Amino acid sequence: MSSTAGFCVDDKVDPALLCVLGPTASGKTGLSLTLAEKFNGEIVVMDSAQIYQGLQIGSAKPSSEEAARVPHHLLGVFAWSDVCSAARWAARAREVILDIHARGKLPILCGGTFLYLRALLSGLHPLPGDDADLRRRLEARAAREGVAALHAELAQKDPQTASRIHPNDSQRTLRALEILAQGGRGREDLIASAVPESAWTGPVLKFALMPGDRDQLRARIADRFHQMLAEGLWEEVRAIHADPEFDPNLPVLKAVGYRQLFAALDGGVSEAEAVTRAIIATRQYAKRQLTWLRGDDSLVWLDSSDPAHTHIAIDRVADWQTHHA
RNA sequence: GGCCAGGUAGCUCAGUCGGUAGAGCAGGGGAUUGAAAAUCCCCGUGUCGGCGGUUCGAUUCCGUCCCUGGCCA
Repeated sequence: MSSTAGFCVDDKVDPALLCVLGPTASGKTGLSLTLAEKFNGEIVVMDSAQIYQGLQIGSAKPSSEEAARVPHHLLGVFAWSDVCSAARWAARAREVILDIHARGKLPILCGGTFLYLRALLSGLHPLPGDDADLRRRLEARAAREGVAALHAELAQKDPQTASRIHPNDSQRTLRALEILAQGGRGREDLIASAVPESAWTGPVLKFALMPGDRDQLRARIADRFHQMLAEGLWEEVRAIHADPEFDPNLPVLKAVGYRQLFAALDGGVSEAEAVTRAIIATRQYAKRQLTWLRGDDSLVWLDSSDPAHTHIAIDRVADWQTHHA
């Protein structure tokens, strides 16, 4: 998708960007490392859990050995309470990518948070940012009065936006009210009256990994989770749960796997049951990721269950580099 | 071997005073603009255990057989 923002005065073209995408447990880390070593690249983490501190095992961060093979950026850079966002990540990623390029290296984006990708590549409309105080107050109201009451209020003040948000969708209802409270203009109104900022203008090659079919993905998800348990996931989860900074409402701490295991520590669910639920939640997450990917017709799909996929990817990158150079 | 309780959707179950059935979970599809590993929307035909009987009509009543669990021998 090229920039069609017609009034772009800045004719400076962004650098070439390689992306390694795919659902969870599809083999992104391995391929990104190989490509980085082969093409003198550096990796930019595009994963909404891996960008936070800790969560080493359960978020499947690259190990310290893997991270030592190739420079990684935005890995574990946010404190749990320092909540990141698509906009924040995209701004940081853009800086990092420009810097990698300036040093003569190839930037390689790796991860499965596709909202972040969209924010970086398509840009975001200028909207009021998040406001922690405001959000806290709205959440308190939602807990007291119910989401329906807040949606009804939104329908009163900003019917255009309310019509696009389902009354059960607490998160988007609150966000719409948050936007409205900061300047009085509605979300849809603001979006309609401006163009997205900072859409990516350089060449992009996107690989999407998928290990064979859905059954194989499911098997890999279960295997990997048991591998994580063998590596000490329970110890990690207990340590996080016991951390003075622990707060189950922090976005990162709702991450798939962790949330389900915390439930066992809080009681009411056996450890075995928590593990089962964690694996199920991971499958469901992978399904949502695949929905994002299916909507992108610019992907180069690779079957990561085929040992040849690495070579196919390498050839493809080499080809891409000669064409856009 | 006897008695009791069950055998209904992939799983756990509800239900039909006789007119061929529906929830939760799982699974599938979709949305996704400063929380996104989040949040939300849509999707339910399955020999109602087998075979007989009664009946216009049986998954529902009756008989019998099979299977599972419990109790008694």
